[in-house]
Amino acid sequence: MTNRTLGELERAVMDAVWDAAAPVSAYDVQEQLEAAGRSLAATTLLTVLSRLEKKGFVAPDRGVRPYRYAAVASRADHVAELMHDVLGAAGDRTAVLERFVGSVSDEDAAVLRQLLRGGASAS
Amino acid sequence: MTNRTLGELERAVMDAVWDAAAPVSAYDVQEQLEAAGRSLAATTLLTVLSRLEKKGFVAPDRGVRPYRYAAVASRADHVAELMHDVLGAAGDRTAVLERFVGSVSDEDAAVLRQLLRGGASAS
DNA sequence: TGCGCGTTCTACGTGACGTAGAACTCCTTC
DNA sequence: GAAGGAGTTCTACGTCACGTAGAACGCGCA
Repeated sequence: MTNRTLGELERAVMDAVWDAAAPVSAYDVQEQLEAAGRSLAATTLLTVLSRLEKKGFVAPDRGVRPYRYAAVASRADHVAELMHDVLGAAGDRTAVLERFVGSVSDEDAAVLRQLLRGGASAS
Repeated sequence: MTNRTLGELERAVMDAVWDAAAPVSAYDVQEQLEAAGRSLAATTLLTVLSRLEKKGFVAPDRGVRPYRYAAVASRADHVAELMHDVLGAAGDRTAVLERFVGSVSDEDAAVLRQLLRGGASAS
């Protein structure tokens, strides 16, 4: 039901939603993509936004007429969740983390170290 | 071309391949799935294995006749790579790592700390 | 040299996704 | 209160990946 995967256009639309400071209408997204060299019918964006809503990625504000869609989770949250999904699908988490850490850049490793310094309890 | 995503059956087959100690034939996989309550024609597994080979997930040993397929990368490597892919698709890596670390279990956090203590291995 | 076992080819149904026209709804305006 | 129009939902179609498997083909052994 809650399909975690996004298609190519769906991802592009989510990027537009995430990049925007405030909730966006389908027309805003349309302009955004237009500027990026991709011309699409407004209905196409409406459809995609609807699907994204059904998937739980965005929520519309039906108060104003051209509905404004906002992302339910931040991009960072979404990506982090994806990482967890992937990790969870694995059998040996430790082995995976080993490989993962073993191949992150030095900067990422530094960031991780910093983040882990804080303390274990959190949630 | 190198499609990173796997379908449901493809994943099941990869699991069988990963779980096996030695390279497996399509018939081995068939038995495995049969035991798991999933009856499929041998050709189906052959097809799936072929697709997995085309995707670069497995490599067959054509020396013996019922070809034996072995995973190109370990499950841990694969999953770790997936995590990197996901992370790479994000804009703000730090923000993602923050969310990620903020929601891992205590055990995972401990594992990460341990792994990061060793020192950054060359990338 | 013919019979099988095993592999590749070919194919079809389904579902997701990109894409967009058609139909419908509801507010605004005269 | 009816007409018009902006905006949204419905419906639809093409494509592609995948699950699934029969048909055709090839090679080694009896």
